[in-house]
Amino acid sequence: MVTREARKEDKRARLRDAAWALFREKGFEPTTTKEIAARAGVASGTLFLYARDKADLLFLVFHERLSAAVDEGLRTLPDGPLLEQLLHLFAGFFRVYAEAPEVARAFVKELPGADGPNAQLTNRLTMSLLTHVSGLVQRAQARGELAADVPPMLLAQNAFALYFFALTAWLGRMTTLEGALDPLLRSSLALQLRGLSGK
Amino acid sequence: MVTREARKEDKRARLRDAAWALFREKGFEPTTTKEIAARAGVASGTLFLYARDKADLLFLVFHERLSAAVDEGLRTLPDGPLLEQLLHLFAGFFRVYAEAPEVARAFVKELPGADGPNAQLTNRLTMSLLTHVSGLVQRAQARGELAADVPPMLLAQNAFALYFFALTAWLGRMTTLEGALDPLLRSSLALQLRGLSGK
DNA sequence: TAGTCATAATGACCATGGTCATAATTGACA
DNA sequence: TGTCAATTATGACCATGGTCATTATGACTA
Repeated sequence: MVTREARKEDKRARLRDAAWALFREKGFEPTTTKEIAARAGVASGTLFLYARDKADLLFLVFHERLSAAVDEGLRTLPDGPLLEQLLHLFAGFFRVYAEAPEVARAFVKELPGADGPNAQLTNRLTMSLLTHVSGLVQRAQARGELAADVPPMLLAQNAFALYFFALTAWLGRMTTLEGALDPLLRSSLALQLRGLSGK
Repeated sequence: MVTREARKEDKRARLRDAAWALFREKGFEPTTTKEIAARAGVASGTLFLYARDKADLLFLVFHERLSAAVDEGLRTLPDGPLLEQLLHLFAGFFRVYAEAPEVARAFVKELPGADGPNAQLTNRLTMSLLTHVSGLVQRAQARGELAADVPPMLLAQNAFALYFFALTAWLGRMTTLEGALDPLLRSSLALQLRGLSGK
């Protein structure tokens, strides 16, 4: 038996896939909501039962991809200094965005003040990422790499802020993808970590 | 004699003032471009000769107010530690946004990848702010407050990134105005500056 | 002053995002 | 199986942002 919930979930998935395919093919702006609805096999109005507005589709799409990147990043986390672990994680996110920078730009634009239903998912994801990073900080403290009196969550926030700034600089075409990761983000994080060494 | 340039400048100013007044009264979204044009005394299409799109009006409006905040902040800069000087500057920006948080949210949303004609102005303003902050860093180094081998521009960027994150947290309703400035931004900047002390 | 041309202004027009009254579907319960 | 309230879907419709062919303006020259 196919439950209501399952049907809804199926439609949500179809809309997500249709949106992602079209955004990739034609970009965010040029894609119309009616095209997406048609491709997903639903009526034009139905789309708005699954996303509050067009922008909310971006959260639907990126939530899935970014969750995967978090999982993958944590799974393949290297041993070694905190700086390298952070870069490893963030590099994974950059790869997600690099699949479609145009669409990523639209997504990042919507991040400040995001409050649609799907945006909530992304916010929760960010929170959980911060918690994980905070955990990495604590591990670095445990192995004596980092001063024990650094508030882990605060450092996690700062690291995230620097990551977000580098991301914005890249998407704003102020640097290349590689440049954003390597000179920019690496040196930013290094400067933040400088002087926080253990003992 | 009234030159063409003067007429254009006058229209630009009228559009800017009309936009600001209406955005304050009704918010960004609910204000229509035709209302703004009418209030400025121009035809609906004329507006788009002065702003590439509705969002570009935000840059027209905020460029003026943020420039003033930069000037004022630098003019009244306190003596004392770098941390206090940075907070003084950033507090000025928060005050600008606090005049109309709803509109500020729309503005900040448009910042990533801003490329309209008026957006250029704002980008230049950010660059000049970074240069000024970099100057403050150098002065702190000169007075021995900060290690001499810290790259000034890099620290300026990091400080700005932390400011931007705090701003986003406030506009995203994750903290109050005071909370964004005092526990959040202050402790972020303090953590960044920790361990960079001179000598 | 009349003539000419680049620049600026206009507003009818169009495509699209989003709404909402109506219709269809579902499944709990008898 | 039949009933019916609740949930879900539909697409005609509307308001708005943005375009563009047309018109107006004004700075020149002769």
